[in-house]
Amino acid sequence: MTQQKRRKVIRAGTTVEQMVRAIADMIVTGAMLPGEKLDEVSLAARFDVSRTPVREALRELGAMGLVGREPNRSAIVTNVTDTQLHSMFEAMAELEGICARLSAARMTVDERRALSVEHRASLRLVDRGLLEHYSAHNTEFHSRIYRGAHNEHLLELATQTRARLAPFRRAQFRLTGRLSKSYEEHDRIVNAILRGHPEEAGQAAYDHVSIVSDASAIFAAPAQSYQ
Amino acid sequence: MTQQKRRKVIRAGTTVEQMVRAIADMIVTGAMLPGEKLDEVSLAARFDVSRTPVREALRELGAMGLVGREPNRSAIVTNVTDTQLHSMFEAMAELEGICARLSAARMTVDERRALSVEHRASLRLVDRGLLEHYSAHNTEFHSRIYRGAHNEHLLELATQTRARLAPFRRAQFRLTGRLSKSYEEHDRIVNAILRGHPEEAGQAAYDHVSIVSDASAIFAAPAQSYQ
DNA sequence: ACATACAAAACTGCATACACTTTCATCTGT
DNA sequence: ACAGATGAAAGTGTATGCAGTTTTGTATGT
Repeated sequence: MTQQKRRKVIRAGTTVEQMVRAIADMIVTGAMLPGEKLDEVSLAARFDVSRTPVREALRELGAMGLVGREPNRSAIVTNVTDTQLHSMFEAMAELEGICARLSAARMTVDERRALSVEHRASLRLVDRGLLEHYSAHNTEFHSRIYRGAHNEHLLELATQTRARLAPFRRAQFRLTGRLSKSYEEHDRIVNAILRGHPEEAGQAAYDHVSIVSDASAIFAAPAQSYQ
Repeated sequence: MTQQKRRKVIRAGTTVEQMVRAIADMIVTGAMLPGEKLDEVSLAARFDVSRTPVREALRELGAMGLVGREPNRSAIVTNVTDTQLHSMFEAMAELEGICARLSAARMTVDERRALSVEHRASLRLVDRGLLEHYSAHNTEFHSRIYRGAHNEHLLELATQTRARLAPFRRAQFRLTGRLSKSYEEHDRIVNAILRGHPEEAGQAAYDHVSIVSDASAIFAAPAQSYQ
């Protein structure tokens, strides 16, 4: 009977959708760490719903690869092996390369301008060493390139892969000088795109991700909170 | 009370997992066509389970992109627009290209031999015009190349994209001469891989898929059974 | 002190029940 | 006959309860 009044509290999309976003966010932003348990009753309590929608959300997160599930055990924030991490970074590099290449060939004038503006604006963040802000810019920068490829499916694959890598490159910008190096690499990509040089853009983007891969590998936290 | 005896009938993995496989199979093999409804109660009856696991299965299939879902309506076998179809084929071509390139560089001796053997065996299927058998061979052939890249994540992306395209290229081999053309294209890919020429293998695989894309576009069935 | 056995607690998997939404057929007035 | 109203039927969304499994803490023997 009080069954129907609770939800208002959370709402915006559907209940499950909301939870998926919320949980995915916790994982991607590092509020939950790889290996951490996601038990249904706690989550149900946390979001003030029953276990049914929680289970559906977990299943979806499982399909997205953000959480691991096996029968009769709690879902767990995905914790990947070194090999898997490496393969994801390699795939990411390839995907970024493709998107940048296609972006160089296909971006509209407006898209190019927006990319360029955003990129140049980020220089101030680098100079002032604003890690958090630069990180936000960085996400948007890469998204622009995925979208610029004008290919829905590639956008989906790139976004998905990026989300799955997020937990493992959290600290990348803390490496000394990584911020300004990142800016220089972006610069190379942007220039190639603006000049309409697909191959060069693709190569620059590929290299950029490969470097991030190396930078992140150091931080790839060994599995933790197993219990 | 009879609650616990039913499942035995279906079992093998978990109930939901089984259903996901079964439904995905129906979609991929064309037993269910794009646009067709998947209503929860019928599926529940069909698999002799309650709606709860059915809903979880549908949620997972939704995340996989095989079915579309929106609030308060039945799930529907995904039916994509021409633009989306095109973007998926383009992405597929890029992915195949990457996998073939990496395969040329990384396949073990055994993998190369197996690929070569399988490929040559398929010539007989072509000569005899065995569409169904060649189709099965074709799937295996491409899987070998995905696996040969020695990159788990790329394997996953390629497999996933391939599954989502499956409903739309059902009839590809019925085009006159497509069977032997396919064989020739495979031949080019295999030769490049065996000789260890990454760029050539990548290009050959890319071209192969692009051609399939053209061949399939003709058959991309306009949405049907909307009710 | 340590390993093993076992029982209670905690949790997952699924079925069922009910509220809410959409759909569809029938009725009504024109 | 036809457009709009209306209510039953069908279907989705979520809460709850029970069965079965895993985990955990404790007691027991070595």
